[in-house]
Parts: sequence; structure tokens; C-alpha cells
Amino acid sequence: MALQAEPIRYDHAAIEQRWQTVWEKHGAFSVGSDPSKKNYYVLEMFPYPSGRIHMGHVRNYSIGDVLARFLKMRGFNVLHPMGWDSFGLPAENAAIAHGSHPAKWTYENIKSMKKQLKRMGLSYDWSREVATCSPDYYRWNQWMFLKLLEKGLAYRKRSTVNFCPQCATVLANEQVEDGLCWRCSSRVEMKELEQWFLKITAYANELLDYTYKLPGWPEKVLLMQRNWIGRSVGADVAFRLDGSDEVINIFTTRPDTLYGVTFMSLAAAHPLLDKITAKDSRSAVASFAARVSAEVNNRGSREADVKKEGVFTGAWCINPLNEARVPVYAANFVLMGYGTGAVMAVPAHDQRDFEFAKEYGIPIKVVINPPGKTLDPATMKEAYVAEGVMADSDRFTGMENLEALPLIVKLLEAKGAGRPTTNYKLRDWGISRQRYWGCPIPIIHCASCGVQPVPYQQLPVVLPENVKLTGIGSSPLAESSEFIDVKCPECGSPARRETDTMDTFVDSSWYFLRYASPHSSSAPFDKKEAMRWMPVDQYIGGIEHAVLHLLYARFFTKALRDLGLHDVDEPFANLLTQGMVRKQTLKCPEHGFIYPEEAVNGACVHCGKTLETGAIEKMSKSRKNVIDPDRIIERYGADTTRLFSLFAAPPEKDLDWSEDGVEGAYRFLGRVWRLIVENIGVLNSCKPFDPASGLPGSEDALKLHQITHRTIRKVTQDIGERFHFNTAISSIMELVNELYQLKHLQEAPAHEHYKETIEVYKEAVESVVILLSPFAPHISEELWSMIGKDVPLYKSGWPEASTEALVTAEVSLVVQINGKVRSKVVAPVNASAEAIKELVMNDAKSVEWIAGKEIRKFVYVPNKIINLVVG
RNA sequence: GCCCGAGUGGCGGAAUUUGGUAGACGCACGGGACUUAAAAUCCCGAGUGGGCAACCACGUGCCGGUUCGACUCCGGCCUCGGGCACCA
Repeated sequence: MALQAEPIRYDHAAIEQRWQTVWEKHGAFSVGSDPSKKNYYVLEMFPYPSGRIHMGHVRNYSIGDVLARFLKMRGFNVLHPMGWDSFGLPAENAAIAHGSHPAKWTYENIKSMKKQLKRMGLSYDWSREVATCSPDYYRWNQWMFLKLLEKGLAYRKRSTVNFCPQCATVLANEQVEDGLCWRCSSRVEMKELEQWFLKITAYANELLDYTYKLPGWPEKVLLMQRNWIGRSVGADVAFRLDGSDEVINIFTTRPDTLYGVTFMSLAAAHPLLDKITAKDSRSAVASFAARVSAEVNNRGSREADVKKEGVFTGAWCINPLNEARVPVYAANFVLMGYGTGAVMAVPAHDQRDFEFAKEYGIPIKVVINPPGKTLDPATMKEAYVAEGVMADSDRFTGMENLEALPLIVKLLEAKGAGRPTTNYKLRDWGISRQRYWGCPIPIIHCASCGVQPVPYQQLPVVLPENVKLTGIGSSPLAESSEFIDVKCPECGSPARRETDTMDTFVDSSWYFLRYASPHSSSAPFDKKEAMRWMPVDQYIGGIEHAVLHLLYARFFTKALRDLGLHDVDEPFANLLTQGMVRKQTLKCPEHGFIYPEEAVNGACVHCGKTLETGAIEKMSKSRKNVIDPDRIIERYGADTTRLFSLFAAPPEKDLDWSEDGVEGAYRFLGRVWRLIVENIGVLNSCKPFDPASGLPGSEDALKLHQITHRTIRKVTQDIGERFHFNTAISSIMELVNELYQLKHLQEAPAHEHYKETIEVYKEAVESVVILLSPFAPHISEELWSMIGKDVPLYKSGWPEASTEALVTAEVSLVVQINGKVRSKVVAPVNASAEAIKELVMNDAKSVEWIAGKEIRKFVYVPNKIINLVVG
């Protein structure tokens, strides 16, 4: 007996192929320029061309495509482009591994991924495709870099930077997670290097302020950005050294505690440390500083809670407010990278200072008491950091600390010993990368003229093709004499080209602007075209970019605005961050994670051991729980794949992948298919009911007509206003279920209202097809043409819910007795309380519950509910 | 430690915008029809407990509050997930 293959319910492969060809042939998704229509820019984060799309892409792009198709049908000019974030390390590593070239690897990947995306039936305007590794694109990176340099927003500095030994390159602060490389999870080392930086800190304040002006962003992302920028308002205060001209500048957010300073602490790497240390303390301080610097460099944030340690320098400094003389320590908990690298220490009101003071027997002086209490330093168990009443603080004693704070800053200013300041955690963006496959930094180093920009007319600085990629040592570009040997643009003498390339996050910081005029060869983008589309109306992508791409893109947008290239303040008006796609992992006690095909009956095929219950985790190669979308598309079709990825969970939630669910989505499409194919004769024998001609006369027809229009309203709101795709789909399913229930309506030609009824039935069927089309466009187009439509769906309009059909004459009201549902009554819409009371009194079930009791209260919410309190 | 978010059937999730029938829709499950049989399809059932049944009681992490009425609002906890982490 031959085993039957997958049962064919409808030929998804043929249908999908057919419509993809039609769309392509007719340029269905090239952007309209109809000036009478509103413009809408839908954008999904462009992918890195790794070679295969994954389920995360499927989900991301399905969300965007539903929106784009929906808006196009609603009459917008929709810009919905796609491109490739195609510079980056994996290409270089793959090239090394296969003895190939990164460009070859990358372009092959682009080709195959593009094919996969097309197979998904996504409505992209492919004529606007961009690839960041193309010189046509990256020349503008270089152009912008030079503009930023002129503006003082790009600069070169020797500094301590994060270095990943595995990737053999420097990383930005945003690319270090828990002290590990964001890509390969190697422990990041600190190195002293000459690096190019972009001055994102110049925009720290604006970037932060605008997080309060982005109502279309998830609060979670805005919060993460606020924390990352980390604004602290406070004051700089100068403490002069006793018996010296040196001054220690500190930053504090708590000037109100200045009278409680009992010591000073400096970072181990503080430049003054050497200078001020007393002779007999030198060796102790030097060895402490050496040890702490090494520790700080190798410390991941996980071990943040280390013991407070320090060494007395032998120096003393003077509190500018009360002339108190306090000892200066070198301390392990003071960071050189924040503020000034020196901290005034107030043990009574700062927990770190408290611990340090306890350790080294330094006095604790209370200057703020909790309301109604007096603190005793001798018995304090921890620092008191909350608000309170000032104590022992000269003329400020007795004031509320928050009241005194600004006055103290004023006093400092008057004394010339301080001023208000704001500090940020945000650091400038280090963009130098010692790798080949990236955009060359357009700079020439000349022995006599120094750092020289490459003249604009010489752009682009193109990556040389012939380089040796080893993955070790410095940038491969440094080995290419054809690349590095140049003449100084200033003096003409032999000079050397910069060999570092830019962080690929530079490439993705402005690509959304390029889509507006992707073929522009005279500017990065045409200002008029950019202003036509920007800001992006809806941006969609993963939350993992909350403080990476999404922050850099905001910075770039502002910087380019200030260069006069466009006039928008923010790149993305609305942001949707979709959740991860996860799947159960399989774990063998001996072999670790294994693939599903390595498991038989819950045991490992290699050793026969029983598998552990694997956690549900983000799909990843290392966890061996990746599902290849191609397999699903092959088996069930693109429509089913898209439908399931949107139906299974709301977009922002994590989605747990289950094959059973896919089967369900497939079944539903088959159900829609049969609904039409099996009734095609009747459906094509009439026109759909026209809502403009009033309401249907028969009860059945009216009911179906109303359900249809309620569904139209619900789906329209769910897609357009809430992105609740899962509930939009479920309401279409409900309408389909209803149509199955009412199938008999078509089978009674003798029926008085037969003509009207089948017209209403057809109206409902057509609505199903239209409403389903953003989710499952291929099958919808096919069904649409089957029911006699000449104009394809992508050119058709979206239906309007008829307000007339949404109005009902009667409503069903729930009757509660003492808060519990006991009965229902049917009443006219907006009935009076009197009328309702009468209805309830005539309702047998209600009366039963009231019998023998007194009605204490009668609550009636029109058209909603009735509640009687009896007792 | 600090800051967010979330806890609802066997499972994914709905209802939370505006307090008003909790569990839509789907998966898995059970039953029926069709079939020689199976698959597919179509129909029906189903929160938990009790009852032949009509029906009754309980039920949205826990405790308490506000209200005629609370998954929804308020106060206090618990658990899970995420972000930040010596930021002065």
C-alpha cells in the first residue's frame, strides 16, 4: 500500500507562483506618486545577508507586509522598500573559512535571500533595493564622515577601548554586553588605541529630551535609551589641595550633602594621583593603582559588587564650603570614565562611601536627618540616601534638603568653587574597526601634514579586491600597498591611507533616508524626496536594537539635519518591536543540544539516554532548535506561513513555534478555499449585496449582513489602529464559521428572499477574501479572480463598514442579581429605565430570584447590563 | 541592588483602551456523520467540582480594599521574564 504524500487541499505552490509572477510583471508594488493620496512609509529593519532567512525575518516581514498591503488598499501611496545591511564580520570569516572573497559570499547570499523573500510574497518595491557594501552606497558614508569631521562631530583620539580578541577588532560600548562581545561572546579586553569617534554625546541632551516626544514608541525602548544616556543633574565642585596649588574637581548630584564630606576618593587611573601622593605613600599607592587598573579592565559587570578598597595618599584637600580638611584616598570603586574621576565622599549619605568609611575608620558625619528623627553615626547600619532635614550645615541647617540644594550650588558659584553641571553615561561612539569588510574611513595620514581628509572628488575610497584575509593581527587593509600608499592631498608627499573601516552600524544609521532616492548619485539622498517620506511612519524590528541601531539612527538623523540635508528631528515616528521566535530545545545529558532528528521516542539516537526536558528558547543554531522557513513554505505555502506567524501571538510578544499551529492555519485557508470552490455556481450567479441600497429584508440575511460589517470594522481597527493581527484573523475565522453555519441559505431557491440572501452571502464571502488578503495575499487573489473580479486585489480598495448595518434595533441585556448573571432580556436600543424594569419584572427567571426579597437597588447601564441588588 | 514588563483552561491566546455575560479564535482532546477501512472533510462537546438533568457552587498568581459590579482600579506581597549595574 502506497503511503499518500501530504494531502493536497489546494495547490498553494501553483497559486503562489502564479500571483508572484503577476505582481512582478506589473510592478504591483512600485511606489505610487498620486498627489491626491497620502504618503505612508512602512519599513522593516533590513537584514544582514547571512544566506538564509530565519523565522524572525518571516515574522518581522509578515507584520510589515500586512500593514503595507492594508494601507495601499486603503488608498495610500506606500513606500515599502527592502535592502541589505551587507558589510560585516561574518562575510569575512566565511571568506577565510572557504578561501573565498567576502563580496562573492555576500552577493550570493543576497541573491538567495532575495529569492526567499520573493517566495514569501512580500510587497516590496525592489527597484529601490540598496546594499550597504556597494560603493554607490558607502561613498556617502564617507561623504557624511567628512562632513561630520568638518563640523567637529568626528574626531580621533587615543583612548582605552573595548577590544574583542576573537573578532580581532574594537567594539563600541553598545556592543559590549556583560563584558562580552555582542557577536561572539568572547571576553572583551581593554586596549589603548588611536580611534575615530563620532560625537554622539553632543546630542545626548536632545536624544534624551525627545524620548518624551515619541508617543509612537514602546515605553520599554524609550526607558532603555534613557537609562543608557543616563543624564545626571548636579554640580562640579573644586576642592583645593592643602599646601599645594593643585585642585581636585569633582562631580556630585548631591551638593546638599557637601557639609558631610569626610574624605575624597580618586580613581586609580586619575592623572593627579601621582602628583599629589606624599613621598612615603608612593609605593603603596602605585602598587594599588596598578592592581586596580588591571582588575577594572578585566572585570565584567557581573562582579560589580566587589569589596570597597583604597589607599590613603598622604594628601589632604579642603572643602570649599566649610574649609574642612579631609584626607584624599585612591579608591577602587571610582571610575575614571565618568564625571571627573574624583568623588567627594559623604559616608552618611552614600552607601559606597559608607562601606569605605567603615572599612578604614573614617568619620561619618550626618547632615540630613529623616523627617522627625535624628541619625546617630555610631549606630547607622547603612547610608541614609533619602530626603530629609539639613543638619550641621552652617546656615542651611534646618532646611529641607531639596530646598537647600540649589542654594548651596549658588553659594559655590559665588565662591568661585563650583557650578551646576549635567553629566551623561553615554560615551562617544567609537567607529574604527580593524577589519576588511566595511566602509573605509576616508582619511590620509601624512608625516608632515598630519591627518588629512580624502578630498570629496576622490570619493569613494573603494575597498581593494586583492587582500589577504587572516582574521588575525591588524586590519587586512594595512597589508595592501595598492590601498595604503597614496599621496598627501595637501603637500603631495608620500602618505599612508587610514586602514580602519567603519562600524557597520554607521551604514544602517541612514539607509532609511537612502530609500527615498536610492539611485541618487549627486547626494546621499534627494532632500525633497526624503522630506516626502520622512519620518518613517512605521518602523518594525527586534528589540535587541534598543540601544544600538535605534539610538545611532536617531543620532545620525539629528546630525544630518544639522548638516542641512533634511528637516526632520526623528527618523521613526512609530516603532513596533516584535518578540522573538522560540522553540523547544532537545538536550541529551551526554551530547548536549541535539537536533529533533537525533531524537527517537524521547531518547538520544547516539547514546540512548533519556532526553532532558529542554527549555523553550530563542531559535539559534547553537541550540539546534532552528526551523527553516523554506521547509514550512515548501510544505504549506507562504500564505500559511505568514498567517500562522501572525495568528499565533500578538506581534510584540515572544512566539513559541509549534508545527501543530501551522497545520491549523493551513486548515483554515483550505476551509476558505472550499467555501468558495464548493459554492462557485451560486456565488457567480449574482452580484454582491450593495449596502447603499439599504438593509436586507429577511432576518437571516440581515443578521449575516450585520456580522459581515462588524467583521470589516473589527479587522480594519485591529490592523490599522492596534496591530492586533491575531484578533483580526480570529474575527475573519468567526465570519467563515458563520458562513459554514448558514450554507443552507443558498440551497432554498423557493425562499421568498432567495435573491437577496445569496447576494448578502456573496457580500460576506467577498469580504472574507478582501479582509484576508493582507495576511494571505496569494490565495486571496486567486479566489478573488474566481468570483469574477477583473481588477486584482492589490489594486482594489478596502471595504468600509456600513454604519447603517452596524446599528441594531434590539440589544440583549444581561440581568444580574446581586452581581451574578441570572438571566437575559432583549430590549430596544436605548430603552428607558422604566421600560427595562418592566421587562425584568416580566422575566420569569429574574422574578424567581427576586421573589420574596426587597429590591434595594436597581442599576441599569443602557445597552449593557442590569444589576438588581436584593435582600 | 535599581528600573521596566508579565502572571487568565491541557497549550497559544481573547476580553483590559471606557470596570459591565471571563475563557473569543485556534491547537491538542473526546464524540458523531461520511468511508469496506483509514486519511481528509463536515457537525457536536468541553474552565473546575457536584448533579441524570434543569441547575448550583467555585474560578483570571496570593492577601486585603474601593464599587451595585473588579482579569480590569487602589494598597501590600509572591513568582517569572527583560534591561541596567560601583554612574558619585
